[in-house]
Amino acid sequence: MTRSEENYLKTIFHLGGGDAKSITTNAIAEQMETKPSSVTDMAKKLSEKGLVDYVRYQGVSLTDAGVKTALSIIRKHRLWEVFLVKKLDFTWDEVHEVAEQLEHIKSEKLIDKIDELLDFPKYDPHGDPIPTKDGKFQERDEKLLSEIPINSQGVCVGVKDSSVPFLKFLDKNKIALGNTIKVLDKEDFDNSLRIQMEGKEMRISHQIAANLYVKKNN
Amino acid sequence: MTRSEENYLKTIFHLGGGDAKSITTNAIAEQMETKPSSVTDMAKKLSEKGLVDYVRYQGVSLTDAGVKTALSIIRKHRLWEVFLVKKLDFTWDEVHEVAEQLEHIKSEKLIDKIDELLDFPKYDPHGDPIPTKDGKFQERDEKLLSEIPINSQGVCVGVKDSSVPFLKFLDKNKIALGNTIKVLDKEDFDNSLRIQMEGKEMRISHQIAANLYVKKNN
DNA sequence: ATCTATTTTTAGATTTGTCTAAATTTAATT
DNA sequence: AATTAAATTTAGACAAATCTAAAAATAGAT
Repeated sequence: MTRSEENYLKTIFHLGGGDAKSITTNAIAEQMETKPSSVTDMAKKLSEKGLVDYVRYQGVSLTDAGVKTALSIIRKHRLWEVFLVKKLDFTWDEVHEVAEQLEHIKSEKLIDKIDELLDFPKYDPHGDPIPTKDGKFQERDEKLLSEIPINSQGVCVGVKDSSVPFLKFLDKNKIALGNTIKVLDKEDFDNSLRIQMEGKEMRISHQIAANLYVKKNN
Repeated sequence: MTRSEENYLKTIFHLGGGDAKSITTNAIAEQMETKPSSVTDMAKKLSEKGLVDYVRYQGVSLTDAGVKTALSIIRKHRLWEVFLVKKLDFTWDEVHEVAEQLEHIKSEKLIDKIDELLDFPKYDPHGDPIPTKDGKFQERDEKLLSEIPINSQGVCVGVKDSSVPFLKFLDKNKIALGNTIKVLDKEDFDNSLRIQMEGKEMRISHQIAANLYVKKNN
């Protein structure tokens, strides 16, 4: 399994190709910042290997073997992210790039030991669930902050957008996983929210609220 | 800097090419289990980049820039080895293969944090010195166990041969770094040694003694 | 149902790192 | 100094992963 093959499988999974849904070569190319023709080539190769189902002009979806491989890479990625944050004091906007490299290290023992060192975490620093060794995947049932009603509150458990600018914004505004956030008011005009977090009141835009997952507790 | 380029620089360094000594393409090919013609190709490429001096039919040696790069890779390799042993309970015969992969991870912050996490170790699990961040390299001044006189003793600080079979042998016979070993007697016939280690007496072959470094303390 | 715009694939080229086989250079021997 | 053996390089090929440009298929609109 080459690094490139692994990256394709991971991307297809993230685009939803694990649920037998067909993902277009264009969508994959865009996500990976490559050309559709390159995706076609790789689709054939992965199909040969039994990791994807590929029908010309229709797109690709992951086979069971493909899902399994994708999950093992995602598992490694997310465990390394936890390691970087918890053991090496990386901030959550710094971890992705390094984890993209570490996820390709081939050693089952290594990742199992990292898992153990971290005490078998269930979520990565962005709140995304970490698949288990046997590929079980705990889906997130949380809601976006923008979707919970006024006067309800929840604990911040993850982000939808994990781009560096967004994470830096959260850092700067002291919005962190684990914080309790209460929605005080919504502004009809621009859908911005007035919230209370850790005792302080603040106003955040709809764009922010639509990218923050919370677990409701009232 | 590609992974392959890094591996060549590392190999050339280990073969002595850091001391302006010319290393033959054959020697490099043998060490890397590749063909001399492949080495020639890479020699040209690294020469273009100013990392080696290459004279046709004469061999290659590292430039200052080449030494610097080689040392940074060796530094990463050895720090990861320490990490695997100290933090993840790998045995010293298991670490090499994984460290060969980890040494190519590109993140200065990552390796500096690993260094810090390990409290800035000076030696790796085989007793090899770890270059500092600025490329300073503490040469080992220890002697081989086979070369110290009868009735002198020393602390085991490293191995010359770090192959898996040898390391497994040491593990099995409870010969570990830090043990104090005293040479009681030498057998003229086969150069085998009678030694005392951690209270117990045992006999070891010349081949073993010639691959164990000790720091004399009398 | 046909036409057109978009998507997707094919064909051929490129880069990196490798190989084999042939040619060349060096070194060793007489 | 000539010859031979060994080491080294060159030339040409190949596989992986990518690209561009042209061809083919699909989907949407009338």
